[in-house]
Amino acid sequence: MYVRVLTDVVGIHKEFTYSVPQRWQDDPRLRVGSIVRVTLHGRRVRGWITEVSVEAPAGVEPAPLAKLASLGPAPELLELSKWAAWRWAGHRVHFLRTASPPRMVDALAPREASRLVFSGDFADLFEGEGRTLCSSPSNDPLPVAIAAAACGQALILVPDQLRADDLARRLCQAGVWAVRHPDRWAAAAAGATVVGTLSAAWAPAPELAAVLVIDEHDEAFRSGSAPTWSGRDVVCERARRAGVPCVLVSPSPSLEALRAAPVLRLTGTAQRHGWAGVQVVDRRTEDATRAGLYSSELVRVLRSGKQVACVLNRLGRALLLACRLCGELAVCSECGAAMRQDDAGVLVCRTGAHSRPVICASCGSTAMKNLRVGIKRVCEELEALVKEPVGEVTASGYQGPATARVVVGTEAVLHLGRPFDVVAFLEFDQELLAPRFRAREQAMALVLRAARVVGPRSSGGQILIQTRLPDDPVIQAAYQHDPRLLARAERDRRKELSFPPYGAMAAVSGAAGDEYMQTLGNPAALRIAKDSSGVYYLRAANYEVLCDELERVQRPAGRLRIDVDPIRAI
DNA sequence: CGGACAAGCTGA
DNA sequence: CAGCTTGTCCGG
Repeated sequence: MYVRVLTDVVGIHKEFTYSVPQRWQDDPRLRVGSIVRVTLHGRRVRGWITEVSVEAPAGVEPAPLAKLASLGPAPELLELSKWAAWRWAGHRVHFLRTASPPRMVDALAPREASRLVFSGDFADLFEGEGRTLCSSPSNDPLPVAIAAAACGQALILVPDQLRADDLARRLCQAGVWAVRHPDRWAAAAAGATVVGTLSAAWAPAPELAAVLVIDEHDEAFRSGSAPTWSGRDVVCERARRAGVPCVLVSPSPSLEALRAAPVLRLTGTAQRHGWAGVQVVDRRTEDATRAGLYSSELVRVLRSGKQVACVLNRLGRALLLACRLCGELAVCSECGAAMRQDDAGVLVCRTGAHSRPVICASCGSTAMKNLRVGIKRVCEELEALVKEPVGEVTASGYQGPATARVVVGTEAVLHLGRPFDVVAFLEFDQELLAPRFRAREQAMALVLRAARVVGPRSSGGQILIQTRLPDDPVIQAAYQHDPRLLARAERDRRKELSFPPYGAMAAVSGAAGDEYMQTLGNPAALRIAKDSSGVYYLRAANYEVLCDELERVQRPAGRLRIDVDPIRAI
């Protein structure tokens, strides 16, 4: 007997035929998806069986399988990996690794009965193809997760490990046979409900009955390294193929989610209830301009005795300039990105494409001041203001007393895992003006994280946002607790510019990028642009067109990164 | 991807 | 021309 094997070697797309030694011919692990070890070119490599009982190839006798190692991803996941390889222009091996158990699995785990008593809450979400639920920031995902598990085997994705552990534990307490992915692979393969982060999109689920993504807007669902797949998009496709409902939940659903399914909203009261109080400080006012980073509202909060986290993101090295007279930010009139002064003294926008002399667009003044201040200095200044030690969070970690009442840092302060009463964004405009088409969505995600950290307004949760752009849709949506304000503005802009989800985009970079683009040529269906750092941006009407074009091109040797639906795009 | 082998470069 | 580097090919 012979089997076809895909080797776990990036760069080999070909499958090979191996013979099955007599002792494994009746082994229950001998099936499509199982993990084997084979000899290839004199070395032992891992691989997946893609086909069993195939004909012997003409001529040479194939080598025998070296080992029948473990159960592996089911045939439908092998198929899904082919789709994902097309969709994110990567090798299917990357996906099959994620779909494989972390340790060898000889047999399925024993079944456990569900003791769930289901009250029926949220059952309507899981009708038909599912719904997109617009929730609120500190909404408990448990009731929706229970509704998912009431359908049968559910696949539940959450953005981080902590919440996955917590949700899995509470589902078990509610009587659901729920397991964390990937540590309980064999239980998932036996039909248990799965809770996990993005990699759980590839968990085994032979009896899949419902798919649920909590906080679907979160960037944690995107893989950082190429292929830059999205766990949310993978489970959406998986649900579609399996014909089961897919429910996406978020306090501020992405445009992708709003398009994916009919939208259901909590009642106005229930939705607003989960939000923190949002206070907007307009830094263009004369008072705030003089006070700089420390408006009187901020100082009041700092001295109130509450636990305060101050967020000061300095994205990249770009400076932010404001008019000395009226406080208006130097913003590019062409692309809306922040501008800085170049060596010649001219204002240049962050994309590098546009420039203008140093003149305030609002009052005509030629005096600008630099708004960039380092975290270290802010920490010292805050200590002077509150007259007590202030904790400092940077990429290198936490410094200062562990119990410091006031903490300052980059957005990492929102991941400390410690509660605060107030989150203050000292300088929110850098988020809004980042030269990326998803800047607003990312800024909103920060506000939502802050809202989770401080909890609902009813229990004292408060967010303070210092900005020179108080009318921005992100600020307005947060202030009014109405994500539709942001969605509407973004939808119009993205439609107009054919940005995702109203178009498809990919970024090509790396040393071999030029060669790749030469092979790709200039097809009519693609719009191609190159930015100042040499990254190519390809755009098409949809992913069918874009990914078909990318699939057509043979990858050249050398370093090449293809980022489909890039987050850091212009 | 990574080993094998071939072709190209350098120095005595 | 040995000894080493760099490039190309191909895998059962």
